[in-house]
Formats: sequence, C-alpha cells, structure tokens
Amino acid sequence: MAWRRIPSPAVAEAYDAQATEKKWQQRWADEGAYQVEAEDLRSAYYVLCMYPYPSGPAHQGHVRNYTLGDLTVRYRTMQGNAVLSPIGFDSFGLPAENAAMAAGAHPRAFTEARIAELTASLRRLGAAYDWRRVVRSHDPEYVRWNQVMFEAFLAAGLAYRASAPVNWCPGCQTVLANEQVLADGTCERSGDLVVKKDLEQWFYRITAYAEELLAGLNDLDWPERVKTMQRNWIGRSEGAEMDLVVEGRPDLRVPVFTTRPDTTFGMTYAVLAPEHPLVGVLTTPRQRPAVAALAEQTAHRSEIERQSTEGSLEKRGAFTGSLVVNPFTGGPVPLYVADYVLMSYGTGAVMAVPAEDQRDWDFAGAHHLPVVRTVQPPEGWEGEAYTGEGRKVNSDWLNGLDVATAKAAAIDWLEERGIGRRQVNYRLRDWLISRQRYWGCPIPVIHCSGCGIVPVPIDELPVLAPDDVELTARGQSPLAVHDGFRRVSCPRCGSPAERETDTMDTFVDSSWYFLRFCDPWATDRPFDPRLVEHWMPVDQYIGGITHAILHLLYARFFTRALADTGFSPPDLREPFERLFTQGMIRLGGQAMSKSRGNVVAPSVYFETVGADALRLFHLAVGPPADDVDWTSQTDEVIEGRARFLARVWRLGTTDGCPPGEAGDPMTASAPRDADPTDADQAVLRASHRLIAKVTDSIDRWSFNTAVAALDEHLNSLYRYVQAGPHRRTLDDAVDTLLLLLAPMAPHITAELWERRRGSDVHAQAWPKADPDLARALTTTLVVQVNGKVRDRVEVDPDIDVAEAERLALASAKVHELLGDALPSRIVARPPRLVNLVTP
RNA sequence: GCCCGGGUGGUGGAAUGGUAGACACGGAGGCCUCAAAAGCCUCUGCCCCUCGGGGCGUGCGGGUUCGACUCCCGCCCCGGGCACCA
Repeated sequence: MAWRRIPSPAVAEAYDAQATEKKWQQRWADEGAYQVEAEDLRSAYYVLCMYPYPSGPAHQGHVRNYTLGDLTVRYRTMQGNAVLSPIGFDSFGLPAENAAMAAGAHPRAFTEARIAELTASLRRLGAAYDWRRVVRSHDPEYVRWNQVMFEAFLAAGLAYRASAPVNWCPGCQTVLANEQVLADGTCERSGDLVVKKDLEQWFYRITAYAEELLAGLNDLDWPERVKTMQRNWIGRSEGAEMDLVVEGRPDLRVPVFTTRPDTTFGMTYAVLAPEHPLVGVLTTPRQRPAVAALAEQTAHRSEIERQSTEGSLEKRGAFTGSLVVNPFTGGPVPLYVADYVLMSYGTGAVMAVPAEDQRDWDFAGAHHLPVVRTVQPPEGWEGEAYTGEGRKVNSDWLNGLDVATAKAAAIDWLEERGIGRRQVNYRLRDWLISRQRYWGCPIPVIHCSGCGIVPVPIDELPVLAPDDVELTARGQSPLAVHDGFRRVSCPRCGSPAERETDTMDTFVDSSWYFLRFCDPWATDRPFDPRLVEHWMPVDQYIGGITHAILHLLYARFFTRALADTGFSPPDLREPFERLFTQGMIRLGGQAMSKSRGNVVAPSVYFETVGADALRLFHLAVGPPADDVDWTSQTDEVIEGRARFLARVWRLGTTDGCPPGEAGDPMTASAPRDADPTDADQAVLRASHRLIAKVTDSIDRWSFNTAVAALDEHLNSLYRYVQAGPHRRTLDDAVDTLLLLLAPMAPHITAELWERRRGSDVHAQAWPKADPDLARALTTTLVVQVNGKVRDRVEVDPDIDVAEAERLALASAKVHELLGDALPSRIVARPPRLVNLVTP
C-alpha cells in the first residue's frame, strides 16, 4: 500500500488542550449548561458527589470523585434524563477555625477564599454543575434552617439535653473530640491528662430510629461492606433483661442485660460498671477503699487504655462486699465492680457466666471465682469458655435443650415470674451534637433561670455568631466569653438570661444539604417538599469510604426525622438509593492528604496535558472502588492518556495524518466514496460492538475496561485508515467514538463534534448498538483435548453442536494427537469450545 | 480477637466456569529524519527448542468439574474496619 499525500487544508494542527478546555469551560459557564428545573419533562435523575470540605484547590481525590460524578451526569443526560447535578461546600468546621487562628484571619474570610480556590479547580476540571444551586453550610440562610429544624426536633422530642461524659482537658479548660485525645490519654495540644467529665450536652435521638435504620439497609443498592459497617455500628442484640435481688436488701434490685439468658444457671458472680449509681450503696465499708481506687483509676483512664486487654485483671476489678441472688438457682453470688463493664451499654451491669464467656472466664480465673458449664462442649474440647451450640447441662429444667430453645424457655420463665423480660439492645448511642466551638451553627436556645430552656423564637432566627470575637488557642469557646452574644433577655419572661454558646457538630450540616439542593431558593422553609418529592432520593451518591458510617448514618436518620416532623414527604425514608464508594489515592503507602503534605496537585496536569487527559487517567487506572498508588510511573501513564487524545484529535481532524507542516509524510490513505467493501462493513460492525461494550462497562462502573475498549477501537481505526477507508464509514466510526468518549473527555469531544457536525456533542443521544450489526461474523472455536487447547478454528457464531464436533474432529492437530483413537466423550459448547476427552 | 476486601507478567490491570495476561505504562528492534523530538510498524509471562513447536504458569495445599484466576474446604501473606457491647 502506497501512502498518499493528503493535500491542504487537511494538514493537521496539534491539539491545544489549554485553549480548547478554556473555550468550552467559558461556554458552559456562559450558557448555564446543566441547569435543570423540576418542570423538565425528561425523567428525573439525581447525581451527587459528597460535598467537599473547602481546604483549598482540588486534590487528586477530588479529581477522582468529581470525574466519576461528571461522567455519570453527562452519560445520564445523553441517555435522556433530566439530571440534577448540584455542588456545595461543607464550610463550617474546626480546621478552618484553627487555620484562621494561625493565619490571624476570620474563619469566614479564610473559608470563603478556600471555596473560591476549590470552585476554580472544579471549573477547570470541566465538571458540570447547576451552579445556581450552590449551598454553603455557613451561609446565614442555611444556619437558619438548621436552627429551625433543631427547634422542630426539640418540640418532637428528637432533640434533648442531658449530662454526658466527655473528654475534658483541665489545661485547656475545654471539651476535646475523641480524635484530639492521644493514644496515651493526653491532650494533643497541652499534653495534660484528659479526664472524663460529666457535662450538659445536646443530643439528637438517633436511637429512636435504630430498628428502622437497621432494617432499611436491606433494600439499599450500597456496597455490602458499607452496609455491614452500619449494621455493626447499630449493633442490635437480642436477649433478656432481668432483675437481680441484692442479698439482705430485698428493696434493691440490679437490672442486668444478657444475650444468653439460657446460661443463667452458670452465673457465678455479677459485675457493676464503676460509674453505676448503686456502687455507693452496695459497697461495704471494708471494701470501700478498693472500690473507690478502682473508680478513680477508671475515671482517669483514657477510652483506649480502658478498652485495652493489657494489664492484669486483678487490678481491674474489685469486690463490693455485697451478694446478689441468682434467680435461677436461688443461690447468692458475689457482686464485683470492674472497668470492663461500661455504664453506657445495656444497664451498666452484667451477670457473669465464665463457662460461656471468655472475658468472664479470664476475670473468674484472676479472682478465683467458680466456673459452672451450662452447655456441653463438643467431644475433645480443650478451649476455655465455650460459646457454641450444644445441649444444656447443670441447668435443672433446661437440661437437654439446645441453646436456642433454652433461650426462649428462660425468657418465658422470667416473664411469667415478673422478674425479667425480652429485650433488644443497640450499641448505637444518641448523637452528641454539642461542640464548644466558634465556627459552627449556634444552637438556638436561651437558658432562663425561671423558664428553663427556651427556644429562640423562629422569627428571630438565624442566631449568628458575632464577628468580633477573639480566637485564641486556649480556653473556652469564644462565644462563651462574648457578653454581647451570651447575655440576653428571656424571650418568654423577659428577665436576664444566658444564650446557649455551644454550636452544632458539622455532621448536622451535611445531614440535609442534599435536600436543600432540590430547592435552594426557598425563603419560607428549608425546601419545598414537592420539589424534594420530585428529585429525591439521590439516584447515585458518590464519595469516599471514610464516610461509610457517621455521615451516611446521620443523613439516613435526618431524612427520617425531617419526614416525621413534616419538612419533607412522609414516605421519604432513605436519602441515597445507590452509593458508590471510590478508592483512595495513595502516595508512599499513605493516603494523599494536605495535612500529610504528600499531595501531587492536579493543577500541574491542568497546565500541561489538560483536564481531559487527567480525567481519562483516573478512569483508566483501575476499578474506581480500588485504591490507586501514585508512583514514579504515573506521569508516563497520564502522558499516555494525552497521546490517546492526540490520536483522537488527528483522526477527527485529518483522518489520522500526523501534526506538522504541509508536505510532511502522511501515514494515511485518502478516503474513498465508492461502495463499501467487506472491510468497511467490518468497521461498522466493530463500532456497534464498541457501543455495546462501552455502555455495558459504564453501567457496571467498569470505566477502566470502557477506556480500554476505546483504545482498542482507536488502534483498529488507525489500521483501517491506512488501508484506504470509505469516507462515510470512517466518519460514522469517528462520530461514534466521540459520542462514547464525550462523558469521559468532555472538552476535546465537544470541540471535534462542533468542527465536524456544528452541534453540541453533549446534547446528542447516547448511541444504541444494533444487535444484528453487533454480532460477530465469525468467532474462534477452541478445540481442546483433555482440557488443553490444541487448535483454533474460525466458525460461524451460530453453529450447532454437531457441526462443532465435526469441525473439532476434522482438525489436523487432533488427528496428530489422537491417531485413530476416538474420544470417549465430547463436550461441545458451540461456538466457543469443544473438548475431546480420551479415557 | 472478630468482620470485610485482596494476592494474576517488570508495573497498573483484563478475563461474569470455556483461548489466562485485553488495554495501558515500561522495555527491545525497525521505519521516517542530516540528526533529534514527534509519529508510525513489529515484538515483549517464564523455561526448553531442531524455529515446526513443546512444557510450565493466576499466594500455598486439597476438592468439585470434560474444563477452575473464577466454585467449595483448609492454610499463608497484605490492606482496611470494629474492637472488653454483656
């Protein structure tokens, strides 16, 4: 084949990613692309990426997240949906407060500058959003609706104030988040030993929805591991609660919770949490020093220390001097105090059955307490506590039963006598939302000595934190020492009162932003329930696995609470229909993060290869759920994506001629207009197979294989171009390639489509594969002998079993191997394989 | 300790019980060029070979199957989550 020179003006110009991307980003901004209304007649589809915390320009994790989201938005739009694609900023939070302190700026100014940076990066990535809908959690309107919801929850009993143990740093005179307490139990800032202290705090009653939050998981199209994490977090356990009578004090009862009421005959002692209210009453004078020492030691221990299994159990428990009665045997058993029993779970007291609980076994050993087995361990059992199945023994009227039957019988027995009842317990605790911080949404209540807790009247909302505060590293929240903010008169009685100075956990802000996106313009309520009804639930939610528990659980709770308080439609229970959790970007074995300082900024690539190439890299590098290691090879891989785009550009502008001056040697043959040949028909068929493959890959979130299919197709089109292509066939094939590539590389495809067709590629319908054309003309029949591949034959894809067998037996290779012997069995799976089995 | 993931060439990965290694990066050779860059073409799992081909090969050991990266059982290693929850 002789290369032909293609005359000017087909001389190629090199692809200019900078200019092209800038042009289209400007146009999308000017046109308000991807703005959508509820009135849109197309079917509604809601795509949402977890709104970012604005910490500065986008990092690679953002790029990955928003590339996945943008692909979904553009793909769904081409599929014919009216796609809601909003963006916002999780703009309250401690990091801004700390950074503002260090920089001497106000958190608002600091945060808004970071939002501007992040916004610029998102636009530079070419991500499509309805920018009119931007929500920022520090906006006064957002604060206002947060506070309105708080008051509604308060009225509905879903918000309450209670005393709760918190991490208190005596040096800083403030409450610390768990994350701020170091592993050795000291404050990360002052180095002082952090203590547990009871303080009045605000809670949201998430436990009211424990059962529904658990049951609702079953119907969600979420990653199984995320659902498992939520199930474990909710931690439902079924069992019984029963009252233990104190020996010699028939007026006192110690309620205990157990998941194994069947083992009660084996209860040889009982244990109270050191904070248990009955400890004082039940400790005898002689035992008081030991019990007091234990309580003191527990209070000063960090959570981590206390939960460690290190350290001798003798020193972690003490006898109270009192005895309680085992209700099943009627016999007295000693009552202990131990730090491994937590006041916050169950009743803060347990019955101990060392034979069927390893922790009780260990404690019993350390304190020389008896062990009575109530389940017969299997033959040859050499372990200690036995928690498995078996027949009941040493259990009087339960003897011989299996564990499940005995459980039910034991509970019935307790209920008949009125000393116990069936009980379900949850590990889930109510959500402590109070933060002694400045940069957050103020909790809108006033404390009046006469009236108690009085909500700020709705028409006075929002309560906004004053700007004239001094943010210092030490001491209380600046709000608590700001008299202008704190001192108010009671809205009810008018007497001097104090304003609440705690702010809300920022997870409150992120628990309903997706609802506000449906109607960000509402001024008389947080959102119009009809608009929420139209768009919700989110059809596809995309974000990091780091939010698998807290954010997703809180948002699920909030959605239900808002439905039940009349803000949103009553049947809207689940906010996120489908969830995708993307993998992390790692550098040097660690998650890339600004705080660690191991980031490779996207801006470098925006300025060189462009956003399309970087987006393609993130899609092609591997399954989107997997982590990505950023290595010394990564830049070369990204350049490979830019090379791919340059080839697309050349194919789309000059039928594949290389860039350069007129007169350069061409590698392509000039297209023909004559009737299509078989080779042309093959290209048409390949295009339809490509459509089917890419569509299927995208639907399965297998973007890396979708990109691979496009690579493969482009390579084959280059071979086709050199062999002398057919004008119309080539143009159609290139158009198909551009359509399929458009959601992944939106700029270059928009530019090429405009030049070739004069219209907007993103407004085109997603191509459909013609099943007849997508079917291959021939397929490779593999001939195996005893499972080993010995020959390959090109066959019609529709051949039957008999024909497949005939072709296999006709193979010269098979004759060579088998000689005259006949196979004892032939397994034919036309058109893919025939396996000849010899004895 | 418990619960999830995962282990495939030099590298990232592909293969929904049916040709293991698609595609890409890297590497080798060639074309073009005064030269280079760019571009284009060919090869690239390991071992053996008479260059026809043959053997081995998806962490390890078993099993099911005509056939296993894929399913089952038991281990090893790596990553993550939870961790005294009664």
